[in-house]
Amino acid sequence: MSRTHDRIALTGWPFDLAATLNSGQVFHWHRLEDGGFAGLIGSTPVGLSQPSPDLLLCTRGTASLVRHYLALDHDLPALAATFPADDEGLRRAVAWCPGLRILRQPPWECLATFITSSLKQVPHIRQISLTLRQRFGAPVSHPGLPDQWAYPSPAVLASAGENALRACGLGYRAAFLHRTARDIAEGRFDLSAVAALPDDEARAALCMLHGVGEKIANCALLFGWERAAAFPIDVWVERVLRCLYFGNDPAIPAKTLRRFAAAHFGPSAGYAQQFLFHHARLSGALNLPEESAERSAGLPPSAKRKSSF
DNA sequence: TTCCAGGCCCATG
DNA sequence: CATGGGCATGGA
Repeated sequence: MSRTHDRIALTGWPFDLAATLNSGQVFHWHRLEDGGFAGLIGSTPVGLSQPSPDLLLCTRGTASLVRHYLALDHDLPALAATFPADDEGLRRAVAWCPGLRILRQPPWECLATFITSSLKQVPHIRQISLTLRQRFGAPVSHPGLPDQWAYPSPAVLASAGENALRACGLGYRAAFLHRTARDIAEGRFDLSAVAALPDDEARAALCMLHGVGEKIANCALLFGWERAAAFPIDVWVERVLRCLYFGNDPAIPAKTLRRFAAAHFGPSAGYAQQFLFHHARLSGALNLPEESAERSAGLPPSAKRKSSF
């Protein structure tokens, strides 16, 4: 029996599936032995691969669902044109991996995952997310691909109890996630109302949740609510900003960085942030000035690595 | 062993 | 308003 897979032809601005799924915005995609990926979009099982730069193959799932999730409709040339023209550091970060895309994730799983992300490294976030899904999420049959579990709803996490969450390796984040899940499940916080709010009000609303500060709210807004202007500043982005625009001066207060970012990067600042974050984290550009060439030979997403801001 | 990680809460000046 | 300590866990 010959099964036909949906195919998506990629034209114009590059798209890099692996870089996008491994850029610290989503944490549940499995890399398969053949180089493809398996995961869920919401509770729908999806298999994806990119056999060549200009072709995306949906080994499971439909092209329309995948197009939307991967945000293939984002007009990257137009978007990049809104970046500050004289910003050489940003230009290099974009050139290093232009195929990065900011996904459209389901809001709850995005928000919840980032609540569990604080002061954790990406591999830890992946592990915590997987354990939460396995223990509390609905299993999704996925013939021929690894087992998957949907992200557990607020109601399920609320009734699971804080201790059960803590047992997933959450540490002090267990109380944050549990309290937020309860606030939503018991109607004290209306998650569905956030979409209608302007950016500032949406951010303020999310920050009322326990365990959600400005950084995590911005991640949720950018990755889950399609707010392209949201600009999360984590330790990496803070280093990049300090390095590129403030002469690496450690005395510059965080507030100055935040205000600079809001004024400098424009309406798609979140995209700029993602290019800067990805480049900083994986290119080795922020590593020691000397001997950085040796160590950064590890994981160039596309093939070209030049790096160094 | 020490340090750090896609931070946040809360108590002080 | 801004700053500092504390917080759980695990990997480098």
